[in-house]
Amino acid sequence: MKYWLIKSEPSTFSWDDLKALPSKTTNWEGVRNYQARNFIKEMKLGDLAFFYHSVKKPIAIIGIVKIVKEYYPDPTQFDSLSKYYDEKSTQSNPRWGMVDVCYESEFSKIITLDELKNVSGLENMELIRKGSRLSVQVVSSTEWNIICNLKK
DNA sequence: GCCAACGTTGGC
DNA sequence: GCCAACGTTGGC
Repeated sequence: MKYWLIKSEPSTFSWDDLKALPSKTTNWEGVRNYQARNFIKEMKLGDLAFFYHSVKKPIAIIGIVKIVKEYYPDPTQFDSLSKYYDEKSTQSNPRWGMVDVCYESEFSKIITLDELKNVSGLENMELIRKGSRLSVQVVSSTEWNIICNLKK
């Protein structure tokens, strides 16, 4: 089992948006970066991911989601009206895919990026790295445990 | 709003 | 295959 971190701009899709869904489950559409796509391809049922709010303050990890459906084609790539449309993608050979994620738990207090930068043991975390932009990242089990133990 | 740090595109 | 120009991400 692996651990991940997935970013979302709250203006696009927020933690509250997820919790407001009856199923508390959403498909993680719109990934259009090959490295990020390759990571979601690797995600397995039951894997856990930190849900991270980017851009809008407070920039922070909010909670945890679980992968409840593995990689399958993202229909928005075929929708010419979608901002995620990719004219070079074909039904027989789709470029982009997504997974479904479900609300798992929420931290009693959010964990801000500023805070994470000061935690020993997280110095090499991808999220902390200068210039890091990947919207889907791998989190080591060590990093995962450190972060989960911050707020208890 | 700025800009560093990418990723992508397209001419050659 | 190189790389300049351009576009995007996302923290500050």
